[in-house]
Formats: sequence, structure tokens, C-alpha cells
Amino acid sequence: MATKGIQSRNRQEITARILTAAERVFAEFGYAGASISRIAAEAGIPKSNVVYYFETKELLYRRVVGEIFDIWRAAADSITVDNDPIQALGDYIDTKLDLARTRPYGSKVWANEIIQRAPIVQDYLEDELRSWTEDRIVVIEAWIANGKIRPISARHLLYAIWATTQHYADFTHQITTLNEGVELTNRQWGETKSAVKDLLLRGVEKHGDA
Amino acid sequence: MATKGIQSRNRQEITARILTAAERVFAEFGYAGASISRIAAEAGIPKSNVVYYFETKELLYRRVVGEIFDIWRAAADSITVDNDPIQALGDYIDTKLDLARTRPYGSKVWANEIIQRAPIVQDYLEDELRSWTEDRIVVIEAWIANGKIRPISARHLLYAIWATTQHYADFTHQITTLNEGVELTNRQWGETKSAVKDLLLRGVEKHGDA
DNA sequence: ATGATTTCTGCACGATCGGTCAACATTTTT
DNA sequence: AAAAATGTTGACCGATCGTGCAGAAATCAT
Repeated sequence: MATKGIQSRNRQEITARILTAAERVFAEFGYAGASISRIAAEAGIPKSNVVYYFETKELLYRRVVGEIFDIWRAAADSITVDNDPIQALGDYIDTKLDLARTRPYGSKVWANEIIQRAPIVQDYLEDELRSWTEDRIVVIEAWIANGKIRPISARHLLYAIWATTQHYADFTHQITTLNEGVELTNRQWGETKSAVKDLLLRGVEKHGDA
Repeated sequence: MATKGIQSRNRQEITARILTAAERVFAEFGYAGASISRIAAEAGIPKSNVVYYFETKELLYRRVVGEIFDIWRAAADSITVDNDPIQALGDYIDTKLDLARTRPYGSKVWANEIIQRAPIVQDYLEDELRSWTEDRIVVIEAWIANGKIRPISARHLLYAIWATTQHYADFTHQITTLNEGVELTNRQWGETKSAVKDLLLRGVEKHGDA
């Protein structure tokens, strides 16, 4: 089944191919439902070879989760005290919606992991996510203290942004079905960005009307 | 392991116990990861007895998904043309957040199913969910036409409400971890309702300031 | 009381799983 | 060129899975 001719020559390439395959399979079947042999088939190599590079299913899974976690973290770089709140939050929403479109599988893996109470990556939550979140909340509350935005709940604003942006990744299938069975077009993704920013940032802006 | 003394006497009771156990186990382990024997243990009966009442794992699963679907559908009864938009949407958000708290497992099962591209309940999406959604969009667009709310995207407003409310169910574990490891108190759930309505409905109201 | 029906349960089956291992191939180092 | 290190693979193991099934136990109908 696997076309052997396309075998990569070096470690870098082959581990990347395994990680890509693993992200999709973990997303579509869950941790328990994803089998190493399926990931291997998707990557076009034998099962034993996957085990050779990642030792165990759990270690491979941790790598996949770690990747999306790092990407999401970088997406919030614009959220700093010195930046304009609406601009910064708008950029954050745009970037996360781009990621929802380009990396939907990573988002789904994360969602699955949290739904199942983070049996594998609980340490991520307690260490990195917790401090990262507190830092962003401090920034948003500084914006409020400086009178730049309305006094909303910084924490729930973050949660709402996460929820809505990731919804377009995790629930892609539902959205597609409700879109007459066809994937969103470029135009529709543009409309989505506008609509989400319009809805969420209206509640943030100091003066209610543009 | 199972305390036989607490055996129910009639069909109604025992199937209800199985469904409750199944909802939790499917939520916490995914469809593939959930085993009938685990569900049986959770319900305090032998595995064979679960199979006796529900025949197959898939049929049991469909029953679980169908339940939460019906509950969610009823939660949107307030969304009609004659009702006040802010009141109706606010009630809808309140009800869905109550469900996020009281029935988090059902929400998680639904999320899992959609993430995995609805392999079991695709017919629900194409039949009931699609027409149901179109009906609500018609109502919201009538509100806009009547000048009762701002001209926002009805579809994306619905998606945003689904995303945020269900986020508090599906991502309970993440929220708890970010809440110093303890579940939200009654007071915090109240704050959550206010914050979500404040954020989302500001973008809907015609006049920006209360 | 007796027979019919429903409920309950242990056992066995084929399939699939994650992971080990030994044999083999290739590349790198000396 | 020989040795060492790294990469590749199929065969195999014990465990667990969903489900079929026969028969025991309980309930109901007559």
C-alpha cells in the first residue's frame, strides 16, 4: 500500500511526516481510537518505524499536543499593554481564526484532551497555561485601568475568544453541514472574521458606536 | 464489585441508569475509548446486561447523543419573533449555561461526535439540526428587519452563543485548572452568565449603552 | 402448578490493540 | 575494508475489545 519510493532520507523529514499524520488521526479518532498502525499507514511507513522514532503512543501524542500549544501561545503576542486593545484583540482573533482554518486537527486534539480531563498533558495546564493566562489578564485589566476599554471580565473575554475561534476548527464538520455540505469559501472565512470581531469587540469598546 | 442489592426492578429504571453511566463514560473516554464493560461497571451491572437492553454499543451511543440534542433544542424555545430579542437571547444563554453546568457530559459527547465528523449521527445534522438552525436564523433576521437589533450576522451570532456556552461544559477541566484547581462556585457561575451575556449581547443591542 | 416469556449472566470467539524483539539493511566512523 | 551505529521491518505476545450464545433465574399468564 505504501509507495516506498517517496521515503524520506533524514530524521527531520520522517518525524515531521509522522507528526502530521498523527495530528490528523488523533483528531479524527481520539486518543484511544487512534491506532499506531493507522498513523503509520497515513504516513506511508510500517508501524514499527513509528515506534522506532517516538517509542510510545503517549510520547507521540504529547509531541502533537505540544506543537499546537506553542502555536497558540505565539498567536497572542500582540496582547501587550502598549498596543491598542481593539487592534491587538482583533489581530488575536484573526490569527486564531486563520489557525482554525489551517490547523484544525491540532485544535481538535487539544479539545479532545481537555474534554477527557487532560489525562496526558495536565502539566501543561498547571505550569505554562496558567501563568500565560494570568499574564494576559493583567494586560487586559491594565487596559481597563487606563480607561482604554469597558470594564468587562478579562477572564471571560479570553474564554469567549478561545471558545468562538476554536469552535470554527473543532466544529468544522457541523458548520460545513449547515453550509449546505460545502466548506467555507475564502469570502465566507472573511465574513466570519468580521462577524466574530464585530460581536466580541463591540462588548469591549469604550464607545458603543463606531 | 457490583452491589447487587441496589438492583432496579423495572426496565425504565435500569435503562436510565445505563444511559447516565454511558453519557459519562462516552464523554470521558470518547466513543472508541469507552468500553461496554466500563459502562456496565459504572452502572453496577454485568456487561451482558447492558447489551441485553441496548443490543450494540452504537445504538446505546445514539440514544445518549439523541438525549442531549433534544434538550438543547428545547432550550431555544424562547427565540421567537414576538419575544424581545435581548430578553430571549439572554434566556437562551442562561439556559445553555445552566445545562453546561448540570449536563456537562452530554455536551462533551456531542463535541466528540462533531470533532470526529459525526460518524454516527450525521443524519441528525442533516435533518433536524439544519432546519432547526434555519428557523432560528429567520427569527433573528426578522428582529433585524423590524429594527429591534443591530444588523449582525444571525448565523455567526448563533455559532458564538453555542461556542461560548458549550465551552463552559466541554472545557470545564481547563477552566477549573485555571481557577486554582477548584470548581466554579455558585457566585462564579452567576458572574459567568453576566459576563457572557454582557459580551455577546452588547454586540446585538441597538443602542450601545445601557 | 405449569408452561411461556422475559430478564439476567458467564463463557467463548475472532479481531485489534500497543509494544517487544531479532534479523536485516544502510550509513557513518575508524 | 572493517567495525560500529543507525535505520527498517515482519513476526509475535498478552491484553482488551464488541458481540454471540446457551442456559439459569425470575416473572407472568393461564
